[in-house]
Amino acid sequence: MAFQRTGAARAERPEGSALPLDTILIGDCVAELEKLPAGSVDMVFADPPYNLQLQGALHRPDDSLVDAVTDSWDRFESFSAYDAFTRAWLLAVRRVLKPSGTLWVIGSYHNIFRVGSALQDLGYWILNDVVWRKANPMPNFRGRRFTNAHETLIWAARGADAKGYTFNYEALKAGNEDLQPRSDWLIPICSGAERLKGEDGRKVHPTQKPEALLARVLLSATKPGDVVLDPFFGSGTTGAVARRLGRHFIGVERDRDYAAAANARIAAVTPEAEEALTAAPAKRDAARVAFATVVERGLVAPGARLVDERRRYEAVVRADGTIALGTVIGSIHRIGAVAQGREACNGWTFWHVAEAGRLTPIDAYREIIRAEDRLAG
Amino acid sequence: MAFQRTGAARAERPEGSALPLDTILIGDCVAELEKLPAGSVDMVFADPPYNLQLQGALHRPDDSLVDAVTDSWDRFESFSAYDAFTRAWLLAVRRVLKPSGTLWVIGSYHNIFRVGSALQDLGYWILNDVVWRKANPMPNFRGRRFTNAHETLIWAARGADAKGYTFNYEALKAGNEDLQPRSDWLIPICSGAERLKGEDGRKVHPTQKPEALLARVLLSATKPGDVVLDPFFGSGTTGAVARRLGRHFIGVERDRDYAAAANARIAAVTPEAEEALTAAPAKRDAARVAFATVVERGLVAPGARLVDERRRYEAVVRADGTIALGTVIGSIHRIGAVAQGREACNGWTFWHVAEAGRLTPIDAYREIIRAEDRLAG
DNA sequence: AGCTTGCCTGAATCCTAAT
DNA sequence: AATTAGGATTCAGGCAAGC
Repeated sequence: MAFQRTGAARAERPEGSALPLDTILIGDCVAELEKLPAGSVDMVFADPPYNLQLQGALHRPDDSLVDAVTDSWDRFESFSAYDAFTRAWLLAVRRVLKPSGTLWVIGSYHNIFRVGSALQDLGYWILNDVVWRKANPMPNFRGRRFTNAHETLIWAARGADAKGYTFNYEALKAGNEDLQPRSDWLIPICSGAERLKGEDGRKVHPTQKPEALLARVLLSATKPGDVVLDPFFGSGTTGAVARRLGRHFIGVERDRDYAAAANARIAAVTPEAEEALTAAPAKRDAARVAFATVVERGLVAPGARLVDERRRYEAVVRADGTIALGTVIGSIHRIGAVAQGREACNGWTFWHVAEAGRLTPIDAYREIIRAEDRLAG
Repeated sequence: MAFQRTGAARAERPEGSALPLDTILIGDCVAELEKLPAGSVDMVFADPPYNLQLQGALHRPDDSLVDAVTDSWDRFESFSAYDAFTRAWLLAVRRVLKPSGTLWVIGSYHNIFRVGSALQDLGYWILNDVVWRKANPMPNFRGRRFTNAHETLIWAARGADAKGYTFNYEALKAGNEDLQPRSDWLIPICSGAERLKGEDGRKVHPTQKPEALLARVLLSATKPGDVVLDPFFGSGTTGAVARRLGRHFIGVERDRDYAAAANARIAAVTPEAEEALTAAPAKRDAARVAFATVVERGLVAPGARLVDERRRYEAVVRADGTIALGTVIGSIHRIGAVAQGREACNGWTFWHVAEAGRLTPIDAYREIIRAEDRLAG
């Protein structure tokens, strides 16, 4: 068994275990997993290829080229080839999981429906799907779709009858301002100093995941000393976070360059002090409210008249949250600017609803929306 | 064809159409859809049922370690029935969709992975998956999982080569603080006065969707007067919102009680005023203007000098509407690209006329031509 | 030092009418 | 049907350079 070993994590190695703890196994994940003992792993985190099926090149509006994921490991002949690949690794993972073990998989709409169906077919029991909302996603440059601002994780037990899986509910709740942890997580993408760069200054791996995401997963569904297996180890985020949080890891990676980078990265990690291993508080939402939401929720009706404080200008509210000044249509800010012949305008304070002889700034309705949404932050 | 008709929506019924507009068809959706003409519907919104057999499996006493093969085979049978049902309605829907039509489906982790896989298998092309984040979800009482705080929608075109689908990008952006719309939507669940109650005070339908959700869908992906089909009409949220927003609906529902409640609900809806609904003009829909026309009509004279904003490049206007950069001759776009060494360039915004010390983008002259042509009808 | 400005980049299934 | 060419299109954040 070819492997590279990283410095041992702090927690004790289980007595008599045949597991190659805190090690990256070089090779195909199905073949490597078959060498491991059955029922030996507490949790699996898997970030499989997404099968993006990209066609041509994509340019930003400034004509720069988007550095897309075109690596050979992400190319599959067909959906059925991808499905066969998926079933194979899901089966291998299910064998090495303890009866109480759980699986986490991450994916996008390109592959996650295939993965979810396959794991249901194989007898896994879904506990949750979790949405990773990206605070700073790549925009949609052509304006032809919604900005793809999230990825999906599936959390599943080995079977419908699985009992005793780990879920650190109390710690998560305490770390979330005493609110129950929700299935939607707001976390920034991996960038800046956290992003591994080669000597040439280019990213080591095209799809490195943020450590905050793995930390949330491990703190939610494992205990200190648990063994976490990652069959698509890549740049080793799972290993780095596991070591930091006092969990053991086992990685499997086909690419020796990725594995080498991951080993160096993990060796540089300083494990947290024992008492610090509690759930990190959830990041709060920026309380940005769109005027379309105010209309959508019925606080201001389509067709309503908006006026400025001195009633010099009048605009009509439209169903989609734009407003019209004569024939000119745009956002509350843009139309406020147009009305005054200015470059910019804060539409929230400029526009008012006139009712019962009183002017109500639309900003008041924004506050109501914020109150409604506060719990969801 | 058995149906119940609601008061006609405001928009005109297309001439010679065989479609039962603004009507609820009573019956099985596959059978009813097969009676409709192919390629006739602009959008489909589907809220299919979950697999109840699955939930039966959940409650089955199953404490002992069951033979894994038998267990998964049994589960496969129930998934298989759900998959067959899903393929049937997805196929029927695909037939009635226009080539440029799109499908929206909503579901939770119980069924959405099956639906997503099936629609990919049938040739649909996913445009986005969208997360409906619930501002006020049902709490998780036992504290054994994350609070299930979202549902997933899939937005798909009829095929990978489908063109011309409706996406009201400019309006959505203007209604969203001038930021492009994202794939995660925060909307409260349906409750309070909006929730339909029977005479006994109990809710009419167990999974009534909020009107705000449907409004977001219809405003994103349809135009006024479009035909929206809902094969699982239920309490009729799709119809109520379609009527309010000046879209036509066709509903299919097996349960006569649901259909009756939906009809009453829709009849009580007041359509929005026309002016609040008209499609906001998008730049990409504006009439094309040739630069030759600008020269022809004397707005820019042959021989005039064009420069970029920073006056790094200078080109000469020719009588035929081409421009010359040194010895290179071509369109305003081609020459703008050549000047910067880029693949592409929008010549309308890149090139300017310098006069009286001020730079005027030639786009301004295009606007004048458009205004002239509008007056001429 | 501290602030402003500009540049770069991120799992992307990202155009369409006219010829 | 396939090709050509017009011309429309981006947000947050990290970091370096400039002032």
